[in-house]
Amino acid sequence: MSEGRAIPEATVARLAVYLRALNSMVDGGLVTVSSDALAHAAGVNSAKLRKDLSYLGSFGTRGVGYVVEVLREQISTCLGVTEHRSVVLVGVGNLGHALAGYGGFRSRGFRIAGLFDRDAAVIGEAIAGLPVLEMAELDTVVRREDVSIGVIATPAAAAQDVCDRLVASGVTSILNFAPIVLAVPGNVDVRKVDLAVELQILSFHEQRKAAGLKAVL
Amino acid sequence: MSEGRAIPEATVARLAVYLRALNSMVDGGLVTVSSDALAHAAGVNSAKLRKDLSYLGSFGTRGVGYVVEVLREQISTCLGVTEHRSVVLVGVGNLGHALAGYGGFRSRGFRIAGLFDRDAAVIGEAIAGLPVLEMAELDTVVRREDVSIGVIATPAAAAQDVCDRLVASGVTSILNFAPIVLAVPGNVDVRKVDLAVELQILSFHEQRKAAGLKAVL
DNA sequence: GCGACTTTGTGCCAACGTTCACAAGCGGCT
DNA sequence: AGCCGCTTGTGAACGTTGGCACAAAGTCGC
Repeated sequence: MSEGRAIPEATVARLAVYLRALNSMVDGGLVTVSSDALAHAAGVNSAKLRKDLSYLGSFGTRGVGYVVEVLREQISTCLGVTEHRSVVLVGVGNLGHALAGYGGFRSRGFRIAGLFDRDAAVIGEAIAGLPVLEMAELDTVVRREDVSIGVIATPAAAAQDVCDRLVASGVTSILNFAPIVLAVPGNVDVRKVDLAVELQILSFHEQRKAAGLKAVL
Repeated sequence: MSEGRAIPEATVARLAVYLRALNSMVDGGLVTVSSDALAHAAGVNSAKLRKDLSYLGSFGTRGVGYVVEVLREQISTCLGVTEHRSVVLVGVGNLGHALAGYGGFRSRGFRIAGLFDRDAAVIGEAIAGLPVLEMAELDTVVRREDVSIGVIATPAAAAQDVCDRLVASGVTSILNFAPIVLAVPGNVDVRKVDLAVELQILSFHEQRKAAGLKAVL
């Protein structure tokens, strides 16, 4: 039951949510927590939570629950965010600007090692205390700061090119906000966030609700 | 095989991606497309794509493929984005500002019916041509413009309160960017986007890659 | 009109994820 | 010490999702 067991993808996504809840419990001074309480805070079923945690090992005490601090440590280790991990952000338009200023990254284990943009007009400008660098420096920064994660917040047209540069510099994980499907080598992980897609999914459910109303008549 | 068949959640998420690809094909002047080509553009398996489309009906022509325009129309109808759907956005801080200025919403079937914030300092300010309104006007706008979707881009502390107000005004779908789990009635859909969670998932995979390297030694 | 070729639509099965239900284990109370 | 109540950890059933492989159905060339 040690780290040898493979952890399902769905579980990993939830571990991050548990960690968030645990952090606010530490702030609140809570010492122990039951699976039921934590599950409620994370918005999941308690059985699912226990099964998720069981992939990491057995840290709970039957009859009592989990020690918040211990659990937080375990999940942080599993996710690899015990020390700050460095990321680079490419594209400081509307969205990139917001991301650069988002405090949640630092507080949850990430450090922005560099901001980059292609547009000469914004290079040198400081955002949240960080200067925007030109693309030519990307490679240097990635290697010097040992960056493994890149965030793409450019328009769709530039995204694949930026992606290729990131990969060439040694980045092996990419978070993509541009609305296109990126082509990457097999060893590189990509996660995408498409805001319009999220809205369209909600729209679909609205559509269903409306149809359901008619069916009831 | 008509609209009576229930469409899996996973399929709905991909339909939005197909729609995006189809839109750029229309722009490119493409008339027909095979499942293989569209699947490639959307980054999925062609069998999966065909199965997804089969939930909507049989619009393809064997030996030829799909008529781009027809398919686009069908998916749009299914997702309920044939006409522009109205949304309200609450919270015009860093992220809300970026979202308000994001052109992808309008181009993919959404119209921002109103921007709202609690902070008196930003009320009245115009963002992307829209004025920021005070929270007291939320209810009026939602009802007048028949808004069914709300976007929450406030800090975590304010999110639940904003959510309650949205629900009270009649919003039945919420896209939540605040890092907390929202409590809502059963008839309300919530989708959450947590940027730090996305990074933590990538971090986990980086962790695994690093561990894998050691194991190879 | 007919045959060869192409591509769709789908039945089937394997893999994955979720939920239930309960035995095992621990703390506290008497 | 022994019992009781509480909570974990997990085996087993169930539902969902993914992917192969192939029959059905159409086009194109002759």
